[in-house]
Amino acid sequence: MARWVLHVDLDQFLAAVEVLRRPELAGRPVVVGGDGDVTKRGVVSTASYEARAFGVRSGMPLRTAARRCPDAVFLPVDKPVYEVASAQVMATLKEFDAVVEVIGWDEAFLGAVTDDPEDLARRVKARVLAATGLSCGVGIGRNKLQAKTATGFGKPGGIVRITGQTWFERMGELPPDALWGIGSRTAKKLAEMGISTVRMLAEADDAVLAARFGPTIGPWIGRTGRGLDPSPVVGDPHVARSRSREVTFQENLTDWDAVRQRCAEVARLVAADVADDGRLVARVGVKLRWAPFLTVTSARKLPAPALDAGEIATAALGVLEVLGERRTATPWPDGRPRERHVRLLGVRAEFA
DNA sequence: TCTGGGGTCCTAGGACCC
DNA sequence: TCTGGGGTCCTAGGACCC
Repeated sequence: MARWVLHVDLDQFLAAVEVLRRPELAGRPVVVGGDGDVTKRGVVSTASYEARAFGVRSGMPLRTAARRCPDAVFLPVDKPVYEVASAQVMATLKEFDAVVEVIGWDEAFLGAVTDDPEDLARRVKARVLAATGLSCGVGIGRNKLQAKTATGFGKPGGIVRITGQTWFERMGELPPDALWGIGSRTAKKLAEMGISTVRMLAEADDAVLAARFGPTIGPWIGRTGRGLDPSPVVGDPHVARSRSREVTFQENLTDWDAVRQRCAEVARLVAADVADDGRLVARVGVKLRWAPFLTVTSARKLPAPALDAGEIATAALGVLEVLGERRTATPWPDGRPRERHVRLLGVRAEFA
């Protein structure tokens, strides 16, 4: 018997849940995002495979998606419904003799001891489908990185195994940002160092990576290139570090008093979330996005951990003023000074 | 008519202390 | 007038993920 990691990933999760409750949508391009109004600011959360065929992708502005696929059905994000569906899936996974680590609405790792991980994967797929009507893919590996990577090669709905033996034949010639945890910024820096493939990254000197990316991230990037991942599958319930709310305004706010007022409102929403959690807040942060798209953040430790909504709102307003005072000092790309307008406002509470 | 919302973790640098 | 080394706490922001 050997230790294996399975990565379970639901196919087009949000779109699939919408099709489940509206079967007449099956086979049609479905796009879930924002409040479903393509004339408003918002992005695609999930596109069905039919919509993806038109070039619609997650993260794409809804307007762009509507241009690419005008006949798609555009639906608003209905969070409570997806949370229920997700909980059903995760409860189903926990029926298996495995450690289950939930990493999102539509993804989980299973740590299991078995001689036939493919058989386990087939049973997981079948039981999830029977219990929820949802289809999933399963990646198999000796660690979480290999399993997560494998899932990507089987989409949609496949079962793929990657181990140390097959890591380089699948990943070796791909660019580093094909790796989980390495994005475009890091890939660009790696390219500047002459590292343009996963294999080259795997062969890079840890000391060189540490000098460029820091003592923790540097060696971690190297390990990732080699397909190594010592992190265990953790079944404990996740304990949130923070709670936040943010809002993008349909029209930028031009009046600072209006910004203050919205900040107080958002802070009270966060305070209500935090009150549900029943945990004390140690720090309060504010995020501002100046138009056109420049994001700044600031945070402040509370004098003492608190739960009171008024205290959280007062702290948020204090932090907001710090950002506001910097507003005229924030240069524009063209160097011409003028008033900054506010596109987004967010408030975050960090737990003690 | 560009570019959501909710998270996590790490780094760098300054303040401050011994 | 010059100026060590280590440690901790704090803030701003970078990067990435779903």
